[in-house]
Amino acid sequence: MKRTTIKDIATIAEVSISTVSRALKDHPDISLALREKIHQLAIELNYHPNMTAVQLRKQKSNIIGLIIPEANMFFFPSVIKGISAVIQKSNYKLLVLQSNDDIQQEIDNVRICYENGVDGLLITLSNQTDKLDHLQELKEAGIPVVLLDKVLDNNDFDEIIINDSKATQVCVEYLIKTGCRRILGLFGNRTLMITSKRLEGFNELIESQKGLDIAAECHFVGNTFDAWSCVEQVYPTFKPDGIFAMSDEIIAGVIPALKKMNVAIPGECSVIGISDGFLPKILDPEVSFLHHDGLNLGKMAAHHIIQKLLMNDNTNPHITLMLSTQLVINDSTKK
Amino acid sequence: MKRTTIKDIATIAEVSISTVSRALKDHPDISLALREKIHQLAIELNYHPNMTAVQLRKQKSNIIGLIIPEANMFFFPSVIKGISAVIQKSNYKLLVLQSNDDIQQEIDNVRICYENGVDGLLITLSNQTDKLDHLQELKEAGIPVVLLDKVLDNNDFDEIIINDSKATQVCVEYLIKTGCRRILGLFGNRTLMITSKRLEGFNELIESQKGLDIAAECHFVGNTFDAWSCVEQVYPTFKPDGIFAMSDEIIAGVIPALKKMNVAIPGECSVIGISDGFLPKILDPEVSFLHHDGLNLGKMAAHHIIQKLLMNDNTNPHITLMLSTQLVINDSTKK
DNA sequence: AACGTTTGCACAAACGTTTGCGGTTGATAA
DNA sequence: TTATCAACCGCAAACGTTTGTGCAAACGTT
Repeated sequence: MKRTTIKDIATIAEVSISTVSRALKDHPDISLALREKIHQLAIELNYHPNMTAVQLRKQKSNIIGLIIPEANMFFFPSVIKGISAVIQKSNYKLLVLQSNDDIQQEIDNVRICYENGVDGLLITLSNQTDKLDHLQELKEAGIPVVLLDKVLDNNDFDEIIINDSKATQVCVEYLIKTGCRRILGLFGNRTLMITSKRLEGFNELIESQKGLDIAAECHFVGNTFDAWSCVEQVYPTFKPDGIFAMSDEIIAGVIPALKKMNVAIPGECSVIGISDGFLPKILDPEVSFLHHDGLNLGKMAAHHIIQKLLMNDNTNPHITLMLSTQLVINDSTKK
Repeated sequence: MKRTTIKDIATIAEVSISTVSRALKDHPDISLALREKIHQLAIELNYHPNMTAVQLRKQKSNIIGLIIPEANMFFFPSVIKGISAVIQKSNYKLLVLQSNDDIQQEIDNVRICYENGVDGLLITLSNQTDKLDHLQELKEAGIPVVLLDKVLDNNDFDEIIINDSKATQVCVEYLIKTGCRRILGLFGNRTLMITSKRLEGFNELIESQKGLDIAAECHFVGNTFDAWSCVEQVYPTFKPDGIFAMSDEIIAGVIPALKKMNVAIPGECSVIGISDGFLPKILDPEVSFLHHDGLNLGKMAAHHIIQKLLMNDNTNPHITLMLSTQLVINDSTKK
């Protein structure tokens, strides 16, 4: 069963193809009567435009590419939700690709986006990414690229991030303010800019409080269960009285680990982290966190790139949008 | 900066367009020397095929559509991951759309898929969907559609599901076997087939055990926090000694609610659910669950539809693939 | 030497749209 | 009556590919 084309309508209505095309988009050149007749016909024949042909002709796809490391439980679902919410109100579509934190897959995905003619690209870099050469091609082709959350220092692409260093400092500062003196910092993959920024913030803050004689230790873990076993290993020897976890994924490992060891939270050890906000609520005790709002990030990203597409401004120097964050204090820290 | 086309290569190499096209795919009609020269040229000019044009010409897109209710934290990330894993090894791409459990958005999304010429569609129906008319169009156009997890009774489309009724019975049976006699069942949106099947299983099992004088009560909740407040409301009056939660989303509400009320798990009340497997691990106590493996579901779905696309078999009567499940007993239930 | 076969490439149509331009009406103004 | 001008519609090119067919030259066979 072939789908009906504009040509089919044309033959039936006994007008030309171009007339049908114009009629369907209510071009004033076509008489009202004919316009209505053709609209009617289109409905009867169940006509739907072939977007592939439209894309080819118009040289734009109305597709926005989204490349993320992994659609894991944390953060990215919120981000996708935010992007989708905005995009669905426009006439853009979202092409979602996963790099699985693999640089080659990321490069492949960028190529796929390019070949399929995306009008714009949103990308959260993989762990392994340390340069942006693969994005230059898009830039040269006039396709706007916006970096999300996990970025690299650069002067070419807009980015939407939080102040990672500051966010970390706010958390650790709170730990110290509530009496913690032996602080364990748990971070993700250390090659990531997001990790190094947060680590930087961590170290700076510890440094700035040297007067208080604070002991600090940092570890880098790959996922929830890495974090879990790291805590099991480190806790008995280092005996921290405060733990900072830089992400939901890590928080999800820290709490169970401490509880398995019967460590009282926050009695013996406080826990604080950077989080999207859902996980802390369902853990026991409820975890204090700095709210890094994925939903909002997604919305901003979508708005920003749609804006750029409308403006067609790919010439400006790059912009960094810094999301605001908020500290939420719950029961996993002292008051 | 315009992207280089096959035509550009042709002019430079001083051959025809068709020759370039054939050379690039190593057609034997073209001499080896010329093939190599053109390949070389393609690399130098940084040529990438315009898939839009390819799609139009070949009348296929190599795009598989995926429509899900919501990319929330639970289950769907696993499903997407599974699908992606398989699809990335093929030369298909995934167009992900969200219906947000809204029938109109679902219909729109199906239309978007159709207009963009997806070769196949994977869809998990929304809460509100009660007929499949919007999918018929695809079927008539020869586009294979596979229903995932949340389905409707039908004879037209392949489906990949678990035995929902049986899964529920296994859970509830375990509760009863370990001594529970007052059982609270928590379910999702009741209009959903997946809910009614699980509810059906629940009721049948309770019925079959009438000799044991079991009290049962069912409630329907929309999300995690609904489940939470439902438990807070129902527990004091009904005083269940066993709770069955039909999804991760609900489990995530049940455990915190019970703990806030200082109910001992499983001492005073056992908890069991149907889960993707991650959440139970990070909760305290670790929750017993029937493993409904989203990753595997995704992989199977992708394999199945790719298979269908290769076979081009859209004529067969529909197939139901039933995933196997496994009961995992942890600390939230008695032994 | 005459024929058939292979090799290696070009031509042109087609996929379904959009859109600049040109052409045909009929009405209005000069 | 003729020039002017809307109003309304058709022609054809273009977007970047793929692919059936045609055709010349080179080769092999008697």
